[in-house]
Amino acid sequence: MSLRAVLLITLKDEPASGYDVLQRFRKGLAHVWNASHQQIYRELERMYRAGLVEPETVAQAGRPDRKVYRITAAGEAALQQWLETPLDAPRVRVPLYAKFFAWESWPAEARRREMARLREQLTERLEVYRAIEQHWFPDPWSMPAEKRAPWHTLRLGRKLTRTWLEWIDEVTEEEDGAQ
Amino acid sequence: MSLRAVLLITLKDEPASGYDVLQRFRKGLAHVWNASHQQIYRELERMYRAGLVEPETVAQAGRPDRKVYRITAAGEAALQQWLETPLDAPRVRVPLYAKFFAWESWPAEARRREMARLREQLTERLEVYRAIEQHWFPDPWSMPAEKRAPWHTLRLGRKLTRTWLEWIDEVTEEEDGAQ
DNA sequence: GCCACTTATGCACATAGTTGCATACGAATG
DNA sequence: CATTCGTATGCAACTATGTGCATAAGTGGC
Repeated sequence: MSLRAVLLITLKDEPASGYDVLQRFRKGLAHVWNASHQQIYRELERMYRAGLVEPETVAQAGRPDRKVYRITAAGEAALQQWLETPLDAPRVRVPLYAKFFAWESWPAEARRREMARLREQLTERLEVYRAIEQHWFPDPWSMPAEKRAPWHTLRLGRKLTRTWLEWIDEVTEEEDGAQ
Repeated sequence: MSLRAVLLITLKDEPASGYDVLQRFRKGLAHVWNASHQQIYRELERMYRAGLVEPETVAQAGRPDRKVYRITAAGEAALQQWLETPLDAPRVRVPLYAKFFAWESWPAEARRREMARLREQLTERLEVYRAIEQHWFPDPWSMPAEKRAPWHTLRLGRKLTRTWLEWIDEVTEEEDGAQ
């Protein structure tokens, strides 16, 4: 249901094709959701069959036609329903933790590679967040509360990523120091 | 593959039945992984068919028989392979963030309920972590590095949960203050 | 004596997500 | 002129996870 809800929210904001949604996931919603193009097209088709969205085919010169989806009244109702239902706390599933439980079988070299790579990926992620923030929320406190709201998600994303990075450095120092 | 790897790790440590694994997930691995009993039994059966584990049926008086699984050489090899392959950074998918993008349609009362509930669940989670820590790692620094390793995962779990709680309080104060 | 809980296993169906493949055209790169 | 990239859509097969139901016996509370 969550992908469906995310699609409803972005289509409510502005009608879009599957391809547009994919771009939004990459550019402004990277810290919220992501899905492959296959998954998006499939879900939009299902939502159409469920009456939640309406497609309009837009012909283009020299390009494939675009199918632009617009949210319906039924779609708005479903979204409202979803917003009002509290979410369950997400189940914890961190494969990396498992490796720490197999410490003795986990070669030190593999561990260092893994931690270094994770460090890089998280640093990159911070960069992406920073770019989104600069583009969409250059001055959040001058925005009205309802426009500012999405910015809070960036703040948490950043905080969590920094917490991970702190931990990586602590673990790396400790275990390297112990050798 | 991750559930499979987690099962291999716990079975390597000590042979166990599906039910035992379920108990381990609840008691000492709550911050690492969790899965329903259905999923665990199914996966163990598949791993048996793949030659990664070997079952031994243990009869019990007045109770259903237990199927105790033991890791095989092929299982150990598969685990080694998994440990040496770096994991991809997990894809970001936070349904709660989506609600912040639908701020205007998200009733203030529903929002307050949601945040309060999340706060409770996270506080409870900290409690679980504390219990695990007290039971398994009462004095981590007196343990040898390879015994201490799993404790790092608890540390990160705690740090991340605290980061969430901080953010909930910040957002709540700000938006309540703005009213 | 009934009800809920714990121990112990599992099947069947449904939803969610990944991976591989396919099509078609324009524009830029070499 | 061949290759790669971007725009734009999708099917098919597979893996992973969730939900509902089923069975069977002992244990403890009211």
